[in-house]
Amino acid sequence: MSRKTKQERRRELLDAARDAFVVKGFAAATVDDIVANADVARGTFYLYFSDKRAVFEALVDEFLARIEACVKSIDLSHPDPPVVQLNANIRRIVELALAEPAIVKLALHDATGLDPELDEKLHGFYEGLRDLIDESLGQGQALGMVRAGDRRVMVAIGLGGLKEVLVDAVAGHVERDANAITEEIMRFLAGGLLARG
Amino acid sequence: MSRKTKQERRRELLDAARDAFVVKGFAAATVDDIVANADVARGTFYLYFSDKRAVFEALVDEFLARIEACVKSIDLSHPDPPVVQLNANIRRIVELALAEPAIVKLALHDATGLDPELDEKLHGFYEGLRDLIDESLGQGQALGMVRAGDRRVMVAIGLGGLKEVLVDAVAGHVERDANAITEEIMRFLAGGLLARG
Amino acid sequence: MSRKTKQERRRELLDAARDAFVVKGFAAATVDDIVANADVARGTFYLYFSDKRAVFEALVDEFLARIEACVKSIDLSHPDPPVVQLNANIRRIVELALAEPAIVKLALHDATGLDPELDEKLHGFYEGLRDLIDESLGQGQALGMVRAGDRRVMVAIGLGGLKEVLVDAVAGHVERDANAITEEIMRFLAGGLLARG
Amino acid sequence: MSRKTKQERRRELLDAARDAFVVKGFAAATVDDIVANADVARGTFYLYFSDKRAVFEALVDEFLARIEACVKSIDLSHPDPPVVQLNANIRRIVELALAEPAIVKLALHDATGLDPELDEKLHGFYEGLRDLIDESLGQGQALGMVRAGDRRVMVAIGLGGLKEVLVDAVAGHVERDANAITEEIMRFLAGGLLARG
DNA sequence: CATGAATGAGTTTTCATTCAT
DNA sequence: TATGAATGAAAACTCATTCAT
Repeated sequence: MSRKTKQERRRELLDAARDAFVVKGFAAATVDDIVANADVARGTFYLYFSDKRAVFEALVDEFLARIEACVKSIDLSHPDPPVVQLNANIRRIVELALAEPAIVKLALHDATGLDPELDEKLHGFYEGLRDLIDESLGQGQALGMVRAGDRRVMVAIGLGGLKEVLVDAVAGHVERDANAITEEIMRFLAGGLLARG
Repeated sequence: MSRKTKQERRRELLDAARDAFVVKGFAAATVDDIVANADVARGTFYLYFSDKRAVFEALVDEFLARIEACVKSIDLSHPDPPVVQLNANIRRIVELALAEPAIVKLALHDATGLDPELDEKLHGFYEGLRDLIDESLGQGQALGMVRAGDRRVMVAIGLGGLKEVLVDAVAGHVERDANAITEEIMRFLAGGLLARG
Repeated sequence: MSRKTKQERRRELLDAARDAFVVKGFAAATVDDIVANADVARGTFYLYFSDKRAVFEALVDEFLARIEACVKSIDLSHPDPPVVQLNANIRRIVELALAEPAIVKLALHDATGLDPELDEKLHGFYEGLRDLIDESLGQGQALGMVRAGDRRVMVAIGLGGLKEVLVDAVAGHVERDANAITEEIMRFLAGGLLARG
Repeated sequence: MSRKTKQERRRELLDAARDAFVVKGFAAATVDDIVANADVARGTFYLYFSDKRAVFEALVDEFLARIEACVKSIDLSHPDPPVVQLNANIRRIVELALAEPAIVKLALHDATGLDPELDEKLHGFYEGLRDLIDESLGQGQALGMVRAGDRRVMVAIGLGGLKEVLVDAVAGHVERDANAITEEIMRFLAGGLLARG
């Protein structure tokens, strides 16, 4: 029977760490929790990660990469109209969140105030996301597809709204159907909450 | 020179704790940091709070109470029309957030996953807020003032958007003018992001 | 309404301390427990006793004095025969123990290993008691009233037996009638446990 | 050179704790004292015992088990007559006590009032012992080998006397020869202290 | 005399990390 | 590679004692 490869062990440890962090949060989860989940000895952990922060960072990196993969720049020369492309972006993010609930809780909730380096990383990610959306909104405004307004505030509301919906969906506070959620988000973006007078 | 009253001392410790938490985050801040900020001995802390969690909880309690005080139920028999009342609610919250940037960061950002009891408290607070807004939306829908849609999702987007704007405002990512922010939020609620086709 | 005298306050503190020590033992009882029992402020305690050890010492002193008062040297010229005098000594001790159960637990059980000074005191008391009994036994042996044997062992057995009976009586493990207990002790001293062959 | 086994390390810590307790008493001895005696790091202690109370309890458990092993029920069908069997029981206990002076001091002297659980354990042990002796005395009375009397008091005196002799022997107050001590105890049981009139 | 807030030394306890096997 | 016993720095927490009022 063949030994596990390095990659498999690393994967197991990542998953074990993810579970531990989701249950107890980064600060309260111990390396002991992680190795217990992974069913390996304490020392083994340090063969794969330099320290506790490193696993967390690896997990966040992984998640950010997967989110980034969901977001495709709106391309005006694309056969689909921009609204459809936006819709597809949002649906991919919602689907990812519903498929990996643990990691949503982790990266969107728990990841701040741990240590400066990590905060930096998450902050950078959000900043990148904000810039991306900001830019798109600017493009949209130029084309008359997005209404006028303070774009940073518009971005914040949009991003915050999306985050909250995902967290709530994962927590079961709102329904867990990707299409329905995406639809509702689109309606919000298209028309706000209030009825047209 | 008169000794400080218990209330004053408690206030000092609360402020000292808030500063420590803001600088280092809840997990990394130590009771030592707090008492150093407050310029009292280690033991003094424990005369006022049972442990680190307790001060944090007190800070969050205080803040949540102040937010609650900002929100007044929409009253249809009020001389001001509902939209104006909504606007006033939002402005009060935005003003509070801008006045207490440190606590916003703490309560809206750091406060999850620390310990079950605190999570419960925050959860209860948000649940209450969600119910209140949900109900108001229902009323609005019945009166034709709010468009149709899945109210839980609508609430989540609205609440999340608001939270993010506040945190971003506090962090300096968006402009820090209460009126401007309120206006922008109202525009989002009234018409979403996209231009009318 | 007249203030309490120093003596009254001191008495209250002694009683409060006795209760605290009986409930929690010397080490676990805090000065807080004592002043709470006495219903005075923390600082007041130190107006009457130099420290925690001092109250305990005062309590033990008091108790030892009362025990010593129970024990009267056997006097051959006394109208009562020696056995009757012994009986009276024992009954007085048993009565004291039943009247002051708390203090039995304290001085006979809890008082060792606290600090060298206290150990010294108790040790000295026991040594004195042992010497007293040893001497009496020697006298008795010389007069043919006490059988031959290693007096130190005889003393130890007698003293240990008495202590245990008192502790058990106080704890309710044996009956709590002073006369019956005294009788039974006398029978033990007079004839051991085994029936005459 | 091979690492120590868990059992060896545990043994070292038990011995180190015993020494610390004997020197300073349970209350005054610190975990630091224990690990210093054992020459291990502070944390190591907690790999083997949950806290100071736990080591003490383990020490007491061990000793109680060994005492229990000394006591064999009197068997009337045994070739040795009951008195000889009793004598053997007592000698075994005395020998154990002389062999383990440190633990005698701990278990018979220091062990009460530390914490409820331990008190319970000791209480249970003594209760068991008391019941055993009580029963044997009852048997003896039925057979006319033990004189009449309140058995609970008889047990208390006998047990207390034995305890005190052991503690005194260990402390050097009485001679330390197992046979001589056993003899003297037997004489006490057989005939009390007073000479036959 | 009495108060009780404040002190800070002394302990306990945890846990990330190392390293001999 | 893997193990898990050992480490010890870092925190948390307690409580006898002091002292300004």
